Amino acid sequence: MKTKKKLSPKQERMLEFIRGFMAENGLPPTVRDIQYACGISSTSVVDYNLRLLQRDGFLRRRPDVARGIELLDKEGRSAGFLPQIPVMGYIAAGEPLPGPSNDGWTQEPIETVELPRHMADSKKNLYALRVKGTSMIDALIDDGDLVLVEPTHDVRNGDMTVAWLKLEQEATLKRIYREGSRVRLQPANSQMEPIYTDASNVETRGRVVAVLRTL
Amino acid sequence: MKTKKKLSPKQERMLEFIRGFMAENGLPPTVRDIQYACGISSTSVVDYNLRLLQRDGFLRRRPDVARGIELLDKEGRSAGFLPQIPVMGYIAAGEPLPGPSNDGWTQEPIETVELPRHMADSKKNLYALRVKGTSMIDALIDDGDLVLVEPTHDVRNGDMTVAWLKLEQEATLKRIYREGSRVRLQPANSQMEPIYTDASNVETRGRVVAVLRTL
DNA sequence: CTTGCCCTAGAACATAAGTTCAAAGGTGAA
DNA sequence: TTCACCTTTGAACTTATGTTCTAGGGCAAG
Repeated sequence: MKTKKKLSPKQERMLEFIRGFMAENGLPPTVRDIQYACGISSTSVVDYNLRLLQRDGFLRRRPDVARGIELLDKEGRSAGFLPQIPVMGYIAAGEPLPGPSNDGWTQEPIETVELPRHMADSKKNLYALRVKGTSMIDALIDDGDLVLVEPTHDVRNGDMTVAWLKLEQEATLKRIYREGSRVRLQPANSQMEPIYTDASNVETRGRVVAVLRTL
Repeated sequence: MKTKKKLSPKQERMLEFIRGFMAENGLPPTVRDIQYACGISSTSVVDYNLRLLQRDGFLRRRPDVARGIELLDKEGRSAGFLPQIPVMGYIAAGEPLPGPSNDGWTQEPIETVELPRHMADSKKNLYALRVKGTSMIDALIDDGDLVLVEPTHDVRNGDMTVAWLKLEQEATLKRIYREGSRVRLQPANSQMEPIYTDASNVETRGRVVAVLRTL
């Protein structure tokens, strides 16, 4: 997407500075920070141009709030801090691993990651699991990959799901297919056999919405 | 990693609030924001506990700066804003695509993404490309995935690289193998043939360091 | 009990930082 | 020129916000 509106050189410079300042300092600049950095003679000029930038949708200002500048991206969403996604543990993609408590991964996260905004969506309460094993290799998920999970019980046939086997007290990462009163948990690895079990024995803990891999 | 030091319930709550506030509002809270949110009776109590939290390495404070709180992660690094990584265009993982200018992807990014900090490393000047085609399918990279590229000429045999074919004026994503004066560009797809070309015709534009996929 | 230490109170203070105003300068259209 | 309209100035004003101070409460060790 191109620039949504032509800006004066001064406004370009201000935006550029604000972005840099936030990346460097972790908080928005003050009006006077902008003034000095951009060589502007008066705070009122900064205020004036901030007003214009706000009018044109590049940022939002909170009245009477120190450093109350919020940058907006092209879609008008806030470009501020990212949610920290907890990595709640390991998920067996090979043999099922004993899952922690009966209530999912309610304990301490083993680490946390920040996510690209287009993956995050703070409303969804995502969490992450690190994959052990290669049962999902044909779905392009490798051992060590991080899978992002949206906790929901509303999964459809074929969705990649975190499945909790009640009897076995184990969790596993598989594609799910409901077949009558039975459930088929299908690994994406041609060398592995699906797991069949009674529908009442399976609790879907979530659906995989993204994959991250560091080489 | 466990908690690096035991905190009072009040301090736990303060940290929790600060994190939430920053994620929600895009800037750090004021002392009084913390006071009201955590039901603390006096700003001086907040100040006192902030001092302790700083002493114990959970945050840093900038003196005399409004909202000058900076959260630190377990490694003591700033947990502030993330670098915006530009997505410079598409990379052919099937047939080579005509690459843009002769100087790599120097034009406008088609979009930008924010990255998990452990992937980012602001020093490395990373950029991203969106994958077209399925030539790297066996390397678990699918059509539509986002590959993170570290711009470097220092690539080793077998590295997944962004290769620029000078004669053809095309760029492609392949594993690279130098074989004498010749170079083999190997797709990770058993149904595709490698590309052989003279070493002088290949310029390595970078090395893939991470993969992101949204389902 | 007394002492020391950690924590809490409440207020006051100092200043960082957003906002406003009246006047003037620039510029292009009519 | 004259008239709009946008932009700049410099200063003053208001208040949001960090900081400091003094006093006191709670509690465990001695």
